Amino acid sequence: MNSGLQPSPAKRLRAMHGALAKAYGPQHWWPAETPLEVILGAYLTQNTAWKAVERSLANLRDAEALSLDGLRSLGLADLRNLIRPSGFHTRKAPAIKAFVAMLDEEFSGSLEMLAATPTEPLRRRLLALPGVGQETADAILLYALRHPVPVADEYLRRIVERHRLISPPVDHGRRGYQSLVRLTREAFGSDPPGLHERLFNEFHALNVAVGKAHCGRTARCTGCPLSSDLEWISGQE
DNA sequence: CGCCAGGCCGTGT
DNA sequence: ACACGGCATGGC
Repeated sequence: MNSGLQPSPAKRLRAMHGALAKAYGPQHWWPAETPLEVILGAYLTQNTAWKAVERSLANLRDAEALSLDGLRSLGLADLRNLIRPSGFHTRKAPAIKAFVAMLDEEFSGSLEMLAATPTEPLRRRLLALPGVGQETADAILLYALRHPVPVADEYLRRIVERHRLISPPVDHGRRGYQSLVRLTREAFGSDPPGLHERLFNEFHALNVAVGKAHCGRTARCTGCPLSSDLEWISGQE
């Protein structure tokens, strides 16, 4: 067993989550929103500040388009204009339309039926949609459809890399993403399975919180709640 | 003004 | 199976 004085990467990650939970408290991500709003948020927030997403969602609400029926009766050009504040509208608008079409054609227009699909086939179906990559698929699975799956993102990639939980570099590709997911699963492996959905929810939300504050593209680690973990690192490059 | 944001996709290697 | 650039807009 890792012959050393140092806890496993998974245990370190679990401890880091505890430290973040203590430092930042409950993040209550998407507590009161409907599953559809969560899904729209997942599309709109791709490489986009959440502030801008809120503006788009407000536009949709004002246009009575923040519902499945509202979206169905909305033309593509109108949808594009309403979500313009969050950017990439020429990609995101058709992608959202494609999601609704998939829901109507394969799940009788029912998010409940979609959610009732087993996790693995469901994840593959979401990934096959335009504009849905691994992170968006997992975010929809976890936050909208309530499946207990980890969500990895660029912040977690940087955190794991900079704390040397995985020997760098950690790829931006599919392989790197899955290695982050596996590490996260292992980190929470000793927690009761019934708590995983709630834990993965907080985990990703806390990673975003600490990432925004302390783990940007150019490191700004001073004052980071995770800085004590850095004592495990020998060669900081 | 420049950098970056809760990524994804097509192309080239 | 990556790395890279494009995609759009707005906050700071």
